[in-house]
Amino acid sequence: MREGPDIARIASLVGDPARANMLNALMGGTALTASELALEAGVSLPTASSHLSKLMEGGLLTLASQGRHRYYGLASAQVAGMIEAIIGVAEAVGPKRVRPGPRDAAMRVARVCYDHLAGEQAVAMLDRLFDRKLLLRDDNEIRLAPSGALHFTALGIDIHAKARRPVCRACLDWSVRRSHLAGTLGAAILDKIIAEKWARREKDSRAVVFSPGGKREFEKVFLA
Amino acid sequence: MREGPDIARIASLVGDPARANMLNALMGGTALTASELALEAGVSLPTASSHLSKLMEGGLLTLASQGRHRYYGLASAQVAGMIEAIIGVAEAVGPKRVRPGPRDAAMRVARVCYDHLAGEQAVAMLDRLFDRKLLLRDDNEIRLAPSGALHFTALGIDIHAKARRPVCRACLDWSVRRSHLAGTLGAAILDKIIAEKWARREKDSRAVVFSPGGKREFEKVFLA
DNA sequence: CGCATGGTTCGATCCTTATCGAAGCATTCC
DNA sequence: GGAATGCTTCGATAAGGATCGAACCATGCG
Repeated sequence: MREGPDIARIASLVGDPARANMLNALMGGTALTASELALEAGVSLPTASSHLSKLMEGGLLTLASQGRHRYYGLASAQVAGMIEAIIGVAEAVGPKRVRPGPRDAAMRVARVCYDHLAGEQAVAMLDRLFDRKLLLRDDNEIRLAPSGALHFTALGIDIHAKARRPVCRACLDWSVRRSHLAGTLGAAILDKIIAEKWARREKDSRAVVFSPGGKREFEKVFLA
Repeated sequence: MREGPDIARIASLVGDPARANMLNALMGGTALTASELALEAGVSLPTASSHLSKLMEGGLLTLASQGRHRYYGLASAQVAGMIEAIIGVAEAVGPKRVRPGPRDAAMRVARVCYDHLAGEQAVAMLDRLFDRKLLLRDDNEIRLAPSGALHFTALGIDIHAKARRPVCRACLDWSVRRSHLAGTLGAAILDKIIAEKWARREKDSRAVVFSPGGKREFEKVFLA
């Protein structure tokens, strides 16, 4: 009998297979409708609806109504980070597959985490941004350096925060076990990578695969 | 119906109130016996035993048998990190207490996370260690710089890894949302803080409170 | 206005799992 | 060896919650 935040409540929300599949699907970053999520989870529509209302009540999802469509998405990058952490443990503990399939390898290199890039490339990128002093680790957060602001606007990335969401935020990477860049800037960079066609998203997966030329471009801009 | 790591399995292990309380208690870093954990969780001994075997089977705990005592502890810093992440979401989502109690404030400043220090002090410390180039963010991990090895041995901290456990590792802080230092070095630093009596552990809590003099000493050594 | 589509609510069923008392092992102490 | 302690297993009970079909709301289209 303890006080404190109700961690069992949150964990049990993720602890149901149907809900876990839904959350996993939403880690791709795109909001999905109830029927899509039902399909993803392998349950009937009423069942999915019930799960979704529980996830909403638990504060893990946000809902955007557009006409007769209702799009569900992860509530925050923090929730995404938690799910990444759980995935990490499940990976470590689970049946160590003898040979990680090609898709897994691709996921380790680069993948989508909610709305930003994760994986080795993303971690390396954050390191370089620190090295180049475009970002600064401030006391409580990652901050954009003045030179960084110039740099990113020159790249056509709008770094003016619109909502209350922070521009930069650290997000722990489950494969590398170090932080990569989240926040609006992280999201904007992923947008650019896709828009420039440096990489494309693997269908029905979170993996992001760079084209040979795209990889060179990306590395020139962000890993130089 | 998806492939991949069984995240629901892991989350559902944490999702039971009794088990969550046990894990929470183990976040203090000290291994506990089944009866202590039963008390902590508010369940009978048989019930606790059943939960513990499930947590063991799930790979979340380790067991050390000593005579007729059996000590349960968290399996890894990764598991501790996952629990921190869940706590973070539960905090954010939960009933925002109008006024965070004094103990909560103390927890935010400094607390034990598994076997190392967490909280604002810990995050600030890691930042300074990077700034002073005692630690280096390598591609895939935090590494000890040559100067750092000298520095820590001079402080009487043994940084020679004994087990397979890494010397340095990042662990995401739920209150600050940035990484602090885990691994054997993180554990050794916490040991030193306690051994030097710079701080003491709050009873029945994860909070770590520095004495005025101890705080000065700590800051002189690690935040200079 | 009526119909089709996307989604939620209701009610009943079924299964999982948490729980505890009692009994059973194992280890240590006398 | 016997008694005591720490813990686990067994068996029975009970409660929670996941599931689906059917009925019910809401939005958009013709």
